[in-house]
Amino acid sequence: MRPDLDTTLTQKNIRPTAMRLLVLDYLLNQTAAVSLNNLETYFMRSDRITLYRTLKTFEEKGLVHSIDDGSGSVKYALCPDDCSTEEHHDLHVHFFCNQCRETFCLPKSHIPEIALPENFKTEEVNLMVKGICSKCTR
Amino acid sequence: MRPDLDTTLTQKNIRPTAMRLLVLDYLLNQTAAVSLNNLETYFMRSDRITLYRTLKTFEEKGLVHSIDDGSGSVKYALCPDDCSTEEHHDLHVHFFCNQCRETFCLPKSHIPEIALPENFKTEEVNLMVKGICSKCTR
DNA sequence: GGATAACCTGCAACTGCATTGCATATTACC
DNA sequence: GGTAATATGCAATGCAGTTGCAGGTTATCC
Repeated sequence: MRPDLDTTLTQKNIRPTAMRLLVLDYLLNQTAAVSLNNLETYFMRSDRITLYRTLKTFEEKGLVHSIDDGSGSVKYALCPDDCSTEEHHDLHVHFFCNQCRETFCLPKSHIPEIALPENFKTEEVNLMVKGICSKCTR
Repeated sequence: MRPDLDTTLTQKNIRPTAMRLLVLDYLLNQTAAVSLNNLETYFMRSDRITLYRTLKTFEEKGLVHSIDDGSGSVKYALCPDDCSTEEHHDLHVHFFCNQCRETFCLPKSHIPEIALPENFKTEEVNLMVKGICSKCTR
């Protein structure tokens, strides 16, 4: 069904410790991006700092990317497979639901060129759409 | 040259106190969006909290809008004239320079429709472009 | 023009999230 | 199995944003 967790980590040069496997498993089961607080709530028996560093490690190694959705806490979501360590300028769109306050990575919809003033160079584009998600619409 | 500061404030239902006139004057002279820290540094003799509340008041009354550029501190910039109190969903693009770490409001370039999954409703769109600004390019 | 009410300012203190130092435990490797 | 590298957990800190309250200032009404 899902790729071997252990392999997923080692392929990204991340030591597959118990904690990390648990976190990865959790991430794989989420439809929305998760915050440190989400993790903390879920893994009550574990330490906040460890979870924090786990996410940081995952991010460094290109397994997850961080999303600043303006909610005050950074969210993390698994990267698509083509994400490398060096480059993961997220060109995909993120959606923040104003009601349930969850954040979703939207399937890569191409962001068109933005017309910039003279001599401005684009390195990265973050597109954050806010509104009501499908769950909350009903 | 520039519209009367006093009038600008009263038109927005903001009491023109000395502090607010100073802050407004400062804002009018900026090309980049300003953070609370910027203000604090500039108005050394004044209180951080008052500056904070001045910005908040300006924002509430629709004189400035806040920009979360991902730098960790919120920036503020004067709204275009057509900004009303109730609605200022900034549909214009913001640019963050990765070098000088300044944030600019870009002239209203139209953001195209974003294709959302079924039953997702857009209420607001934030487009943050990051790169190198014209000053830093040279 | 003076009294009162509304509002603004400044100090102190608090919150929440992110982050770092250090000692201990765990894992990888020879 | 022993040693070095890495991960974990606890404590503590930093920083931006925020709130309560007392005192000062401004507007308003008579």
